[in-house]
Amino acid sequence: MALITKRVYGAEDVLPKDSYKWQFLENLMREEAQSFGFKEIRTPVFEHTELFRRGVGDTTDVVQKEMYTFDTKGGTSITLRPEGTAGAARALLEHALYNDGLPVKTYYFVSCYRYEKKQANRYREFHQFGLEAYGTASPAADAEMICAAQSIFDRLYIGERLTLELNSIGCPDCRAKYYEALKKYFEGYKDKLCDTCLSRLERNPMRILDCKSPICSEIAKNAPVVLDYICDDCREHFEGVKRLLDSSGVKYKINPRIVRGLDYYTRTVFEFVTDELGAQGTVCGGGRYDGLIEELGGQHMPSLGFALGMERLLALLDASGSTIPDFDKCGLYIATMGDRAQEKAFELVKQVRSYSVRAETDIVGRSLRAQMKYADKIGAEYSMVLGDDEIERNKAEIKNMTTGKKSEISLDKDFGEDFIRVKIENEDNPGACFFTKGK
RNA sequence: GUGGGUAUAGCUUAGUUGGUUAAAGCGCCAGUUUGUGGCACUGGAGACCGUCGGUUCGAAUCCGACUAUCCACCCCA
Repeated sequence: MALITKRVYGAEDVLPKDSYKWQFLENLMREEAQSFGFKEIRTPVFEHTELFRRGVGDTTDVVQKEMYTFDTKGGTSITLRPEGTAGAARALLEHALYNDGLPVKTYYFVSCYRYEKKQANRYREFHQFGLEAYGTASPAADAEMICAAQSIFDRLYIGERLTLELNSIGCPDCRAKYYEALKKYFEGYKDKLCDTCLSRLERNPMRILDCKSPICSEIAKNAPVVLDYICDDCREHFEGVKRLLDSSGVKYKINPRIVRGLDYYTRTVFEFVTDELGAQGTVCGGGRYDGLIEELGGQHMPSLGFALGMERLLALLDASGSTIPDFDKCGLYIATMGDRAQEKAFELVKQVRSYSVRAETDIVGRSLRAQMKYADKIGAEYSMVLGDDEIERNKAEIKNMTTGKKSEISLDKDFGEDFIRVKIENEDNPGACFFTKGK
């Protein structure tokens, strides 16, 4: 296929037939975030490269090999955001949002870019919804964050299909001790570990725990567990998080192997995972990043958040067989015969549209029969035929396309209002407006 | 970056051991006597069989390379 009609590798189009699904999810998430007191923040797709190097971490795969980085004509290095947190944190500092009172609670929808090999449910351009809270060290904030995510999944009836995996990786102090213990342990198996794990041994030994190689994971089974190395404060914090989750009825599974791939995480880390999406089972991931703001040059400001993958969530909803309501349904289609009718139809659809109801009339010049076929094809709830007779009488019949029932309606100034009234009175399938769960 | 699979209309596919104008279903467009959709019927548009090269009298079919795509490793949302 010619290059100009081929999308870039790893990028996806959202087609007209599917866009309502995104809109539905976005609306639901906005409502949910706002009900928890979060406000939207919108930041640029690109940032100075240095922001991600410092924020996400120089040793991470994301920074080392997955960033879309380029120089501007002026010579500054710019990077397309690989995640949403760094930009939000930057904006918090740049605009001193913390002066408006703490905590600062934000949510975002972002497109992210990572130069990776494409795979099922992993793309080079992907979309995240995220929540962030800055300026609170309390375990209550961790619990609230997790509750917010859970709440979104529950509203979509997929709470049961996802497992919340929870861990604490401690503060930098406990982590240093843990790293030592890990290194000591894995050094005993130096001759057996895979090559990547050998390099991890120096850089980031925790990542070995994640290794999928059978040999490494076998060795890792008996490796020291981070939870045995965290300090009293971190332990107490973790207990506090669990206590609040318990009392909120949020189920979780402690998984000491969850380590997260971004350097900024401290203490609480969590993932919502599923086994229904192939190899990319993490739908939502997050945790606490108490050191991030300082790392970016701000004051000490304990913070936390999560990011939720929109493509993966959509894929999971598809897999679960849920139906998302399509609010784009056509309320009224007016079939016309002749120029006078067309003029009148333009006037009438305008009135209906003023009630935010979709109304259409012929713009192709089709025969009456073909117009009716079209009305049927687009799923119009009502149709109306407009010709010289109707215009003479100033009255027409609107037909319910599902039941076939016809009602008379006058074509005067109140047409829009009258139509809405008839539509509501005859509403026989209100269920179509609601999200329905799958299997 | 490393593996493996797959490439035929918009979509899903058929195409027999290489043999004339590449087939079907769905979808799309039009029509089935002048003013009413779904069903049915008729017709139409739409494919240089991923690309380039090779073998052959002859290639969608065999071989090679390239490209695209899917899946997995890795990583993560």
